[in-house]
Amino acid sequence: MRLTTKGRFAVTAMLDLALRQENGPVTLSGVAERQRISLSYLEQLFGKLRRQELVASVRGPGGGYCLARDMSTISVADIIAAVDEPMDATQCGGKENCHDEHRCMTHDLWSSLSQRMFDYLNSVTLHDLMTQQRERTSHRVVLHERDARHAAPDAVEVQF
Amino acid sequence: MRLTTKGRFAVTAMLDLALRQENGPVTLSGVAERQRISLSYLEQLFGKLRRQELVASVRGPGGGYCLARDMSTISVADIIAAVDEPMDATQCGGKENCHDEHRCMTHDLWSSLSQRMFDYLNSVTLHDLMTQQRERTSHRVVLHERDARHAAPDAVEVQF
DNA sequence: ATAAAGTCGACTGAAATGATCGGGAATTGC
DNA sequence: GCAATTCCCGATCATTTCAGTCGACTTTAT
Repeated sequence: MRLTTKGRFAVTAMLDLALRQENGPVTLSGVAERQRISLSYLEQLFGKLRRQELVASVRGPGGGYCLARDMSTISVADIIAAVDEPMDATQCGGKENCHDEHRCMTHDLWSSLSQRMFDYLNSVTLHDLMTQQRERTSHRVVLHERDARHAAPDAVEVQF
Repeated sequence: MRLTTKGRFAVTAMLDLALRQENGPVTLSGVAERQRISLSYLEQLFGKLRRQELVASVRGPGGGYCLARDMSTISVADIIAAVDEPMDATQCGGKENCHDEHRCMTHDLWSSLSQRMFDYLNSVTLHDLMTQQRERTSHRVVLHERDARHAAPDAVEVQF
């Protein structure tokens, strides 16, 4: 499991989505502007996120992206795996770079290590990240209710 | 904290070192041969490991590398940080890519996330890896005593 | 002196990263 | 129907990193 800025961008963008989807679909251009990520790059990432069915898209004016599942069921590992595709980890599918008994050593070592890395990332959900972030900040939080899905009639400025 | 094959190579090589250093300094060409890693590449990695004082070098014939500290005080995080240098994690030292309050969100989010990744990797030592590996394998283990430092008079074949 | 080892720096090919561009297709509001 | 908005997709590109190579050098045991 690689941990690169690519995955970071994806998680950041997904968090932005999570925080704003109550007002309906969120446009990529909005995410791009707020998070300072190139729009075209976001399009690439969200193409993958959509194919992994982490987000759903709505075309046309007023369209954008929504989370495809409840945010408590979307883990950081899901997001990173979606954009960082291979997630190979062991690097030697039984072929070269490994030989004799040494093969097993390296192989088992890394698969167990990356398994635990994965387990951790898999245990952190988008919902956790939101909650965690809101607890940490002392900024004004206009939108504070946790389960009020349709509580915002107009555009609500969420500061976080 | 990045997790690449570079760091994997380094940890694999360090583990090889840990398993063989009782017979005196371990040559890089030996590590290269056993672990199938290019010698020149290993030289680069061990240059960094030496500058981070994780290993000590002995020049001349019969020379090689030894661990600079007890293997129970060398963590996987130490090794990866030594070769994967920046370990930046937040990617925005308060400069661009972050603005207004959004800056803090992304920043805190990733620093806390990568802090926990680091904590885990930092909790796994070379000694742990050796023990863990030996427990897992059912191969013959010639050198089995855990604290017998000078127990091997001759070249001892360690199978793992 | 010679050979065995580490040390250092420059260089390289290949891949991944991060981004740009251009042209689509779907959908809404008019 | 038409235009605007938005997602969709493919090609391309500059830069960085990865992984490895090469050559020259220093230290040291024999």
